[in-house]
Formats: sequence, structure tokens, C-alpha cells
Amino acid sequence: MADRLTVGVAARLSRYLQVLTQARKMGKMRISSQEIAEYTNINATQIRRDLSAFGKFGKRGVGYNIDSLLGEIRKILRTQGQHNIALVGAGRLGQAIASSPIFAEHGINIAAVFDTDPEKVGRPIGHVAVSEYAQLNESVHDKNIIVGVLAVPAAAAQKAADDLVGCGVKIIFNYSEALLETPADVTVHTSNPAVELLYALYFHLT
Amino acid sequence: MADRLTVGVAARLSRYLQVLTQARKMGKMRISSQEIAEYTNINATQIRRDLSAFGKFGKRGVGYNIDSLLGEIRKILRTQGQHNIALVGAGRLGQAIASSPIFAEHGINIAAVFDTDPEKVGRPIGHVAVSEYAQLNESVHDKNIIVGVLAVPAAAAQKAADDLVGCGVKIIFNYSEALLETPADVTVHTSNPAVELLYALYFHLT
DNA sequence: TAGATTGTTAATCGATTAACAATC
DNA sequence: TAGATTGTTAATCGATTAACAATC
Repeated sequence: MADRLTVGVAARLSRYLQVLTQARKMGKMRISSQEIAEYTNINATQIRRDLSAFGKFGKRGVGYNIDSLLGEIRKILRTQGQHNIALVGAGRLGQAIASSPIFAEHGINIAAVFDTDPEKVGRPIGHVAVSEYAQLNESVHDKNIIVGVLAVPAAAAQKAADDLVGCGVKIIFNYSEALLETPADVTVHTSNPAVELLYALYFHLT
Repeated sequence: MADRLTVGVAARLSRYLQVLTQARKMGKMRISSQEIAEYTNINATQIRRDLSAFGKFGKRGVGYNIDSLLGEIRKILRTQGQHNIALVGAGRLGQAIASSPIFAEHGINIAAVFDTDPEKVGRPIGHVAVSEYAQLNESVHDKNIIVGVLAVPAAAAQKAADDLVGCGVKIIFNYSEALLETPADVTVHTSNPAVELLYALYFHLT
């Protein structure tokens, strides 16, 4: 249990967390592995296996209690605290990200938003105001930020990534198409709807 | 070769496609499996294995020619044509999606955008104008659309999904947090930045 | 009790990795 | 030739699945 989870297990547990959070919002109290399977496209046996590796969280013939399972998975993933993240880019995508409840639901707080456009500085976005880009370093340190989200045009992405890395950020979520060069100890997640679409199309067409 | 790809292989090939597309935009002509590995976090041996299953596309000591490899992967994934997709929701997220080059780069054309807000109807978005929501059925049929992208609030997502399914759409990309109920022959991809962030944090914190 | 669903086993398959000869 | 990188093998590990007893 003190062992680190494998990448696969951690990814799947995170998805269960998301399904449980939404199911709870829909007023459900209990959920079966079969229902989680329908929402995640992960095999129901796999789900039960993943969970039973950490304890007996379910009740045979009944399913899993959503609230208690949420607590257990959060414990396993150690995501019970609040995490501060920085958003770079206050354009349409940045605004959409900042106003989405999806991060707040999981204890992720958009603690600061930056933009190089002086026009945008000071405007409200999410529950903060857009800060000057020059404030990046100070904010990242003051607010103990380790995650940066890039919602900037592809042409500006590498410089923004370099600046974030320079401030000590270790995890970057890249919403631009650009390929980013970063030191080995920095994790880059590039979000790419087109990639998923291409492969969904493959299975549709064949 | 006439066999269907496994889900894993199709997903990885799609990611290679994205990296190659971007590398070409950056002016590169050749790329090694090691370089692709750095951008995708997929093991270099795995990449060479995936590619060599379909032919000898590389040159030893040199790497892969980006243009020719792009062509080969497109052939394998059968994504050489144009595909029309419908976007539902012309808010900030919808506008961000419509104005991103990421779909067009892969031959995916946002052929129609819908919104229930009469204020938004007629406004330009991407390279089209926002259509009345009532036009959904007609457009989907006329334009041979099989993919729908949902950029609507969570509360409106299920209805929009039902309407898309009713028009014959078989692939739905859901950018809301909502869990969607759909018939078994419809594929739903729910995009969730928070899920990826949670599991990235796990590995950072442990 | 009857029905449902978990927890677990066992068997199979695909992914991952190191290593290295082939060859550009 | 020397250096680099592919293509391929072999070994290991994790994911997937069916099946079913346990039990709520």
C-alpha cells in the first residue's frame, strides 16, 4: 500500500473519482461496478479488481456507496487537499477553463491567471482578476503553485512554458498544439481533442 | 493488415500523427523514435515496434522522414479524407474550439455550429455562422455529420446528446462534466482535464 | 428465499523494456 | 570507417476477461 501506484491504476482511479463526483451531483447514493463501466468504458471486472486491491469497499448484491468510495479513492490518490494552479492566457479558452467548475470540484484552485495583453489585466476571470505577466514568478512562489495550465496560442506556448519552468513549476498542461521542450523533471500533458477524434473515427469507419 | 487495429495501437498512432504534424510545422524534415518518445511519453522501442508492424518506414542511423511517415500513418488510420463535425454550443468554449486550428490540421471540418441562444445565431464562429438549434437535424443529414462536439453547460448536455443521437450522430465528444446516457452504438468521449491533473499530481507528490 | 453484485481466481493477451544485430 | 538509429527478438509485466463462489 506504501507502494507507488502504477500509471494505469492511478489513471483509472482518477476516472472513477470523476464518475463518482458527477453521480453524486445527480443525487445517486450507490453505484455498481457495471454502472461505472458504462460511463468510463473500463471493464467492470477491472474496476472491482482495482478497488479490491485497497480494501473491501463494496457490498455484494448492492454495489458501492458513492460517498465512502469517493473518500477511499481520494485517500489512495492523496488528493484530499487543495492544490493551487496557475493559468496562463485569459483569452476565450482561458476564460472557459477559469469558469468551469471541473477543477474546483476536485480541490484544484485556479489561484492566478496571467496574460501579456495589458487590456486584459485586471479583468475578473473565474474568481480572481487577471494579473500582469510580470507577476508570474512572485505569484507562483507566494501561492505555492506547482501546476501551470497553458491556454495561449501555439506561437507563445514555448516561451510561457519556459517561464513557468523558470518559476519552479513541475507540471504543465498544454492546451496549445505546440510541442514543448522542457527539462526531464517537468511533466507535460498535451491535451489534444483531434487525436482522440482521429482514433474514434478509425473505429467508426472500420 | 486488413485486421482492425487494437485500441492501444490506434491511440498511439494518432498521437504520432499529431507529433509529426507539429514537427513538420516547426520545419523539421526527419525525426527519430527517440524524439517522438520525448514528446509523447511513449517508449521509443514501442514506437518502432508499432511502425515496423506496417512496413519499414525508417532509415537506420537516420530516423523517419516526417512527410512520408505522416502519409503512411494516415493510410493505416484511414484518415486521409475530410470529416464533417457539428459543434453544439457557441459560448466561450465553443468559440475557442471553433477557432483552434487543431481540427483543421487533421482534415476535420467544423461544418456547423448550433446554439439555443437567439442572440448568438448568425454570428461568425470559426469559418461558419452559428445556426439555429432547430436546424440541427437538417444540417447533420445534409452535411453527413457523424461526430458531435458538446461545448454546453453540464445541465444542457444530456438533452443536446439526445438530440445528436436522434439525428444519427454516432460519436460524441463531451466537454461538459456531465455523465451522458447514450445507446450502446454511440461512442462518448468525455474530456476531463481535472482527471489528468489529479493523476499527474499523484506522481508529483509521491 | 431469490436476485444481484462483489471479491477473487485463473487463463490469455497486449504493452513494455532491454538488448543488439543490421545497416544507413 | 565511426556513429547513430532502426527493426526485431525475447523476457517480463500489467491489463483484460470469463467464470463463479461468497454474501448482501
